[in-house]
Amino acid sequence: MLIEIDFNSDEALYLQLRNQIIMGIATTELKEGDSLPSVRQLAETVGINMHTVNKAYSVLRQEGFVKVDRRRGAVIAVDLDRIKALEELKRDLLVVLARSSCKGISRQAVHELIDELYDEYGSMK
Amino acid sequence: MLIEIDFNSDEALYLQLRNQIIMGIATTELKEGDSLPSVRQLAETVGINMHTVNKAYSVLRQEGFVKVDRRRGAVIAVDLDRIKALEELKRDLLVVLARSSCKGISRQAVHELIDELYDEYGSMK
DNA sequence: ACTCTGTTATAATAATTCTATAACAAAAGA
DNA sequence: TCTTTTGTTATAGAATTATTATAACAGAGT
Repeated sequence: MLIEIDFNSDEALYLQLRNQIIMGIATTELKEGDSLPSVRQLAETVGINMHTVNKAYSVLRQEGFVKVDRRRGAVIAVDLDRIKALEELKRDLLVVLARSSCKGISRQAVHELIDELYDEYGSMK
Repeated sequence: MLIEIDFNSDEALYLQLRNQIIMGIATTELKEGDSLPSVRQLAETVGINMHTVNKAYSVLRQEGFVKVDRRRGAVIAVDLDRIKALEELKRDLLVVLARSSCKGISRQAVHELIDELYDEYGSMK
């Protein structure tokens, strides 16, 4: 899987890594059981420090997207805690919806945009 | 408007302020033309530094939620740049949807949750 | 005159982020 | 067995950001 870092972004490097890997899982480019590159290897290919990659992997483990095995490295293993996931989704959505509401974007427009995104990333279930 | 700060949160203080004020606008608790407390006053009531409040107000101005008048302070004045708002909404939603998708939350469940949120915050247009 | 407003400047502290080296034990492969 | 690779941990430093602390200024209101 291709991972690219934007060094001009205001988003932390380890969060860029995390989000791209989550996108990979969502689009099924990364599947259950797939191994991610080792921390040193990925660090070298994207040109950052090993510990930054390690932090991204640690966050992904903490959030239930991968399990880290000493021999196989970071392996995609999504923990389906529906309740926790729904709570987080609710928190995130509330902020996003409030912002768009202020900007005059209707409820219907949000629904349509969501369908557009699902269609654009057709592999996203 | 009541503003509360969670000092144990991992969210920056000025972002907590910003989000709560945006929520206030979205729920029409804050209306176009309303004045926010002065930076010093709000800083004192919530127990943080003046500059932290000032930063929140600056961000809100930059994002087009308030205009800052030397005499009246920060005044609610939402800039309705639909294109910019839609772009931002799309960026934010993509990350949120990818995460929920990984967790097995269906497209339909997202739609339903959005309607729930709109109903729960009935004053959110 | 006095007070309050946002704004600016400067400084110090704290927390976070990222990098740099180094070492360790466990596992894999030759 | 030897070597390599794995994640992990420790430690340290640099860079950036967040927060606080004082202070001062000009403009506006009373």
